[in-house]
Amino acid sequence: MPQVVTRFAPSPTGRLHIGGARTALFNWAYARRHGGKFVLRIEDTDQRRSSDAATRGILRSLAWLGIDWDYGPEFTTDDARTLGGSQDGVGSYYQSERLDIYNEHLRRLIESDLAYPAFETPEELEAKRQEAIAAKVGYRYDRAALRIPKAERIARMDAGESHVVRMKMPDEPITVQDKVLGDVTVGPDELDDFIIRKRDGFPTYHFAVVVDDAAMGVTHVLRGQEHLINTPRHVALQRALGFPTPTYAHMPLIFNPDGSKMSKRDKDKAAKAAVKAAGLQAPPIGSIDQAEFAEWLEDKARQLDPERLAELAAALKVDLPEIDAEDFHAAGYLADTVVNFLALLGWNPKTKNADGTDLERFDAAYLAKHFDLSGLGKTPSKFDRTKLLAFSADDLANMDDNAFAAAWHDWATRFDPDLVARFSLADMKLLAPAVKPRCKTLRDGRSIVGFALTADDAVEFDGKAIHKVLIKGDRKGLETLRDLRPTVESIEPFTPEAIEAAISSHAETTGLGMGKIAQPLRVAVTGTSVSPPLGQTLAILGKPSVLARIDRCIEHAESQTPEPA
RNA sequence: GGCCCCAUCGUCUAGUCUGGUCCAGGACGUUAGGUUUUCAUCCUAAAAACACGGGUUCGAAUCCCGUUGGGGUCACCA
Repeated sequence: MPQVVTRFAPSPTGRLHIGGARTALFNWAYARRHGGKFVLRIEDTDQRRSSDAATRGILRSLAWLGIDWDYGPEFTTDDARTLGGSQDGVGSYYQSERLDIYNEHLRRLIESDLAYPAFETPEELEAKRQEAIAAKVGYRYDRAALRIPKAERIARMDAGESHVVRMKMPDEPITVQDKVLGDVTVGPDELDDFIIRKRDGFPTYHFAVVVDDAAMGVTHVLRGQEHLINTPRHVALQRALGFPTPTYAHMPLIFNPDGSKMSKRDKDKAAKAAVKAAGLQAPPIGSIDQAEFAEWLEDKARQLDPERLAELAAALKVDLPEIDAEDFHAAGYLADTVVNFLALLGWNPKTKNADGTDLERFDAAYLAKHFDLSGLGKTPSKFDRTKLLAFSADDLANMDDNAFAAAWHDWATRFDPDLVARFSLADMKLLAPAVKPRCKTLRDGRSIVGFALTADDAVEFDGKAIHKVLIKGDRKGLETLRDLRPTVESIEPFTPEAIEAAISSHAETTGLGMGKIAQPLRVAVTGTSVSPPLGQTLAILGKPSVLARIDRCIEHAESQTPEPA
């Protein structure tokens, strides 16, 4: 029994898409489950669209999710672990550095007449394609190049004439044995002689993937269902080259809630809609010029780079949908939460908890131990952000205070530096009990402690809250607040516990309910009727700040008329 | 359009292979109560699905056929 080897093979043309992250996760889990190896290979055969920056971003996203690779590009994680790098004798894990290998196999195929050079220009082919469309028939390459004698074809190719290389497809149906979908048979009429080496000398995806999977000993291929139609081509190529066919499992796709395919373009789509809704004609940010802006707005396929898109969204005050792994990181989700939720899209552990409910909360370690092909479903799933949010809130609530504070601090260091400037890790530990149960993501933490980010003399008093809590009923609330001030001033030390104790004893002596005491104080220090428990709220501000806010509020409330404006 | 894939609560799904224990279970969301100094949490309960039509069978969510619906794919992208 050969060792299990799986791989994830992203093309470095953008960031790690959430669907790609799931593919990587499942391949990783399958290898780990079976004690095999997980390979990361960079499919950079599209010279025009690939970039090193994209590669680095993808590696970073994978590492964030906790997906580590045994072989592949070398990468040092934020916590200084080194991944990949091991060459294992198979050469580079960048396809652009493996051209000699592809060419060697290509030559073999051409000489044994299983592939052949073809000399039509892209324009000629496009014209034929349009003819086919006009005649409402499916387009297939007409094998015109095969009418040129073999020796002549090869001579022209060797003489340097511009050409592509095509695979000569066998004239028989090909059956793919898929672990999820069962046997899928495609007739010979459906598969034409596809290109396996481009005019620029680079192999196409189909060829490179087959050669590399064989060279790297890949035994199992888990990929999205959009690849299903490619598989017969790959099988044909494997047969021609004398390679074994790995086990295939095609996974269901992930959709948006509206049923459309979750796509990289969705963020641009949302931003364009927001621009149009706002009726903007000119770009609201400086980094994009008028002409580019207009062009982007008009062309549905046009995309802005992630940074400027984020800038634009901020200027428009809209949230863009999270699509890339990086988006979920920035939105304040824990990697474990994303992994858990992602795994449930298309896979199910089919296991019950002790209380009879279905098991659905688990981590990457669970996957590494239990992931199996039989748990993969066939139906596409819609990405439900509400449920993800519920998972996130739950995971955050289940952390202990110190772990929460550490995660929050780490996150803010990268995504919200202002917050770190105001609160140290120690502050965050103090805030944790107040913030943790109130936020669904780490990003939510900011709004919960928002009252502490405002200067004492800049607190905005919510008119409705002021009226309801302080003015209404003969200004009783305002009196309560005045009575309370000396009590607050006398609290020592100014800790959450001491503050709670002082307030509740004040409530007892005055005979007023806690509600009548707490709300005026809350409005006075935060400006609104909503905040974490008072002890924590006041302790974080500190006594001088609290007293200053009470005084300012009393002054403000005195100037208000009994009826709301 | 050709070819291919899919079809259980609003959503993610268990159950389908090995028909009966399923007038279909869980989770998120929703609704109604309750706990709580506000908010959030938390607790309890409820509503909510086998796409449709044939067939096979004593019996079908489960097997077969068709219809409808959804999706994928038809690049010198991956």
